Amino acid sequence: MFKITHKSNKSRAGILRTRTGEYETPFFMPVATKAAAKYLDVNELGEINTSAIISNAFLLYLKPGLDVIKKHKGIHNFMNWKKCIFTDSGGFQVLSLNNFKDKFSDNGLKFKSPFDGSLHELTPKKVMEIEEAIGSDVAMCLDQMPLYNSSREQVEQATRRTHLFAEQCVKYHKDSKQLLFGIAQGGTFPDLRAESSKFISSLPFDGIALGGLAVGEPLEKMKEMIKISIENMPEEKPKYLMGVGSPKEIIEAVEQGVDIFDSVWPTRNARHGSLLTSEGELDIGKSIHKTSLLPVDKNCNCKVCKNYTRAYLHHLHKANEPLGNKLLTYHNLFFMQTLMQKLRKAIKDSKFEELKQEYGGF
RNA sequence: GUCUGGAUAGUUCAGCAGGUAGAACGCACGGCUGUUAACCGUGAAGUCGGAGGUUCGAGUCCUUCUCCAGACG
Repeated sequence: MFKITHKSNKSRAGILRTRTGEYETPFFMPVATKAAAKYLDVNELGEINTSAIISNAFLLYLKPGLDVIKKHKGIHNFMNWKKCIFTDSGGFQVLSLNNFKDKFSDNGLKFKSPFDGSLHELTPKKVMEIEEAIGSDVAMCLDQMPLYNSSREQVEQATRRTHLFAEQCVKYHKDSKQLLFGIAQGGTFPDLRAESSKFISSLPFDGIALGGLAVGEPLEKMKEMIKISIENMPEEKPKYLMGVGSPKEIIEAVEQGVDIFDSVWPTRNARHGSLLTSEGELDIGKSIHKTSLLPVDKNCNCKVCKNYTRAYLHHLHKANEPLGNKLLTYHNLFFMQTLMQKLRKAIKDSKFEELKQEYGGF
C-alpha cells in the first residue's frame, strides 16, 4: 500500500495506494472537517492538484449522521470527491474545544453534543465503526493529544491512553479496504516521543502519524521531535505529520522523511488575509495594497494571480465579501499544492537544497 | 431675518446629578497549524467648533460668535 520510489538523503517520494487510487507523496491535505473545504468545491480542489483531503469522522457522525452518509454509500459519493479521503477521529475536537465538555478515560471519552445536547461516548471500537461507515480511504485512530506545556505526568497519561486506544483500534478495525493509521504522541519529551513512536510502530498499522505537534512549541523543538519520531519508526511505512503546516515547516519535515501533511493553516490564514507568495507572506488587508495593480504573486500561475489585482482582493477582504475568502483560499492552497509538487520533483531530481533556497522567504 | 437641532478620535456617533472622555469602523503591529471561527489580541490617535463667564472643578450650565441641517418668513 506504500511504496518508496525515490530517496534523497532522508526525504523520500513515494506512492500511497488506497481504495480509490494511487497518490504520490509527499502530499498535503486541505482540511474539509465537515466534508467541505471552506469556500472551495471539489472541482476547484481538483483544479489545483489536490489528491487527498481530510475530514472529521466525529463531526460527520453528529451531523449529518451516519445514516445520511451510508445512504450515499460513503463519503466519496456524499461530497462528490472521488480521490483520497482521510478521516480524523475527533479526539482533537473534544480535547481542544472546551464547550464539548470532554471526559477522557481509559475507555474512551464521553461528551455532550454541542448541537442537541445528546450524550455520546467515543470508544476506539465506536470510532472504528464510524470511520468504516463513512468509508474513508484512511482511518485515523482515536488518540489523546496532550496540550503544549502539559506536565510530564499529563503527557505520560495521554500517551499511555493513546497506546491503549491504538491497540483496540487495531482489534476493532474490520474493513480491509480501508487503511488504518496509528498516532504517536509523547509531547515534547524526547524519551516519551521515542517510546511512543516505537510502540505505535510495533502495531500492524498501514501508516504512522506524528501527533501532538505544531501546538505552540518552537520550530526547533518540533524539528527535534520529528527527528526522534522518524528514527524510531520503520522506514517503509508512510509518515503523517498531523496539523502541519506552513511552507517552512513542511519543507523541514519532508527533509526529515515525512510523507503526508494536513493543516488548516493555509486556509485559515487566507481567510484572515495572510497570503503565501514566492517572497514570503503578504497581508492583503494592509492599506498599501489599496490601490495596487500588482497580482498577489507575480510568480504564481493560479487563476487569482492571473486575473485579479491586489487592490481588488484588498477591497473584497475589507468589504467582507465571501468571494474574497474564496479567492484567497484558492490562492493559498494552489501555493501549497505547487510546493508539494516541487518537493516531489526535487526529491526525484535530488535537488532538495535548491528548492529549500527557493523558499527561503519563509 | 426668526426659530429649532447639531458641532466630541481619520470617519459615524455615544457620553451629560458638572469631577479633565468612550464605542464602532478605519489605521498600525502581532497571532492563527489533526477548523463547530469570514477570527483573536495589542497599540496610536481628541487642546470635546472659537471666545468669554459661573464654579474648587465645564464636553456637560450661561452669554456671544462661526459653521452645518431643517422649519418658518
